Amino acid sequence: MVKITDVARHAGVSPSTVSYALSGKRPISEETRQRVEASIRALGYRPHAGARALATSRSKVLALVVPLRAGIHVPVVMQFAVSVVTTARGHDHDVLLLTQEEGEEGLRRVADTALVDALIVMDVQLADPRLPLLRSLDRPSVLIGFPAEPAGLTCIDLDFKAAGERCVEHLAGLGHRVVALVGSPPEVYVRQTAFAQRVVQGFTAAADRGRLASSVHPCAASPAAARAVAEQLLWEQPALTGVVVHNEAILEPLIDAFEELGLRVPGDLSVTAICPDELAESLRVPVTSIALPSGEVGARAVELLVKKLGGKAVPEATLLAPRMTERGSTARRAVA
Amino acid sequence: MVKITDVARHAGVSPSTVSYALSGKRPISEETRQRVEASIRALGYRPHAGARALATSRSKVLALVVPLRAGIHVPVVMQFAVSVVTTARGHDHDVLLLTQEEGEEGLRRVADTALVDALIVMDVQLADPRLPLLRSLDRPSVLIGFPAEPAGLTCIDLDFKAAGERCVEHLAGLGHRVVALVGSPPEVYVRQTAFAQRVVQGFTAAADRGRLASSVHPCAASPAAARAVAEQLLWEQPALTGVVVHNEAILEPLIDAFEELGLRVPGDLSVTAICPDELAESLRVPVTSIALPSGEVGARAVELLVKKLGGKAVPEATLLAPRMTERGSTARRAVA
DNA sequence: TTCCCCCGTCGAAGCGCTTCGACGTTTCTC
DNA sequence: GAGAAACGTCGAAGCGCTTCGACGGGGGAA
Repeated sequence: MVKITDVARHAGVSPSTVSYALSGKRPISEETRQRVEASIRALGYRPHAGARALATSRSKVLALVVPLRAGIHVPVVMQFAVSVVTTARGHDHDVLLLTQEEGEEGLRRVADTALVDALIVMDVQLADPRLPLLRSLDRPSVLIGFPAEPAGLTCIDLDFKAAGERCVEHLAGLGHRVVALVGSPPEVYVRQTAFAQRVVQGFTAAADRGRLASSVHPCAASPAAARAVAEQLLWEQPALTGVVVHNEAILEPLIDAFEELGLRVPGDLSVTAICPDELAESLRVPVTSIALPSGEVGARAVELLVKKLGGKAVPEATLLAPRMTERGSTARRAVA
Repeated sequence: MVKITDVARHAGVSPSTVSYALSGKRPISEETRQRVEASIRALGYRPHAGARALATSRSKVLALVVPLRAGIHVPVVMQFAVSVVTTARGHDHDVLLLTQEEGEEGLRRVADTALVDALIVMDVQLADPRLPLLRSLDRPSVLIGFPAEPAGLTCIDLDFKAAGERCVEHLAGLGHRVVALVGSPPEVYVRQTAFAQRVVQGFTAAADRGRLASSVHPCAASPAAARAVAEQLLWEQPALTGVVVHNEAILEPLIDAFEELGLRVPGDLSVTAICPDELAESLRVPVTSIALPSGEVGARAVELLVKKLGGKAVPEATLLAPRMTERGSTARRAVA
């Protein structure tokens, strides 16, 4: 292994000069710098990460904790991870991958051993057991999603409330007067993340504001459940013409069910969703949707973290404004 | 930060004794060890990863390079990554996540800076540009998949040739005499990984051996392409009763197409696939399939790497035997 | 009893890097 | 033209850990 003293000898300077030439933390004459750089290239020198981490107490590594729990939409997680890695590299950092499974002990371990400088935690629960730990850690962190008590933590996510509102407003703008929200599986509403509730809040608020008739239906992640909800909706709200779907797994089966029940999309029924763009695009009937911008969230999370590492203040809460893409699944209400 | 000297002072011993008590590399009296461990707990001591890496020239971190290329089945990659992380943790290692995008420079960087001790490279191409680099690196690596010239490298993958054979034998055993392979998109066969070719080899060899009539059809990853292949098959091989599918994206559309063309699965047509179990299970018609055992491959890859790091010799090639799970999509050939 | 060896522990060196203080040399500033 | 300030470089210390050699004490072999 070639080390800094080798470079120094080769270039005829002291090791500290090499270090300064590299970091630019002190002025070095142009000529010396050139010579040092030439030696570095000639010898193929790379600073030893561990030594540097020891001397600077900065590892230039970020931890990323990914969820494993069933019901998580895998492509979203992957896209998120890739964008975190890419953005981190752009800021000269690497990414250590941890699984949820490791739990609090895992977080404490990588933080306390100084393996990582900072942490990104996905899939945050309302009352996440990791919150006190994250608050007490001496390294900064960013949470994806909002817990019930976000004070003292940096959180980022799509503004799900606004997303719910936006969907209703879109439908209202097309003349729809009776709408329904088909949401996440029931258990999500009780135990999990806050985003499901926020969608409901936004949906309901916007419907009330616009004086639309509305209803909310949790729905399990199976085609059968989708079918059941479709039938129930037709029975309970015969005048229904607009549906908002916030449940990746049943988006397609639900549309199929509606069509089998004789409702054309978007002819008889307009459908909008909150889901990844790729999903909305890939369906038989491309769906007008609010994007789940996992890539952007990942990039922004890294940027927040890097700022914190740089000693700058960052907002505690970052809500990404929803962006809607119109596709073929919504239309102006047919006047009967 | 609490360091080893703090523990030493607290326990009334020297730092080296603490180190030996922890590593067990020299005998330490039971009583002293107890005292040291008590101090460690009392102070919450964690060895500094960078310092340890510097002293031992071992970071206890593995690099995992994940593919980004389109056409990769994302859940498979994710499952693989999770199993790598889990297994690595079981061997007291962590995992650094790199994207294909970083290329050779990225590999060189993490290896030469001693950020990682070893590398796992997924999605290996037949003539992968990273091969010479991996051979020259001073750290061990394991490739997922087999390049054209695997000599000097450690590779692991499902035995795709055996998988192709196994599918044919299964169909032959059920009395089928005319079979077809619907494979990966055409471009895969020219530029990409070797596994596609190996399936073809196994399929063809087994068909010839069993004197079955057979044909091979690459197929693009779109429902339309699936439909086209289905029609073509019926036209060209009217006596066709057995199909092997090696293409995740079109498995479902292809079955749909067959049924729309009047062929019941498995009544008129038996279908087997080489794909992840979750996919095979989740279809409307659960498909008899050879599993793509990404979890197992990941775990085995880590174990190979750990062995190499321990100085033990490992086989250059590891081929995982195919495992078939029978589901509802194959049946004995109806005797007309 | 003597010698040797092993056990248990300590002190010091060293891993490769950064950074602080110091010092000679220029370059301004008034 | 003298003092101050800035420049460019060096040497040494230190980051926290492991490990090598050394050493005193106790037990076994002779």
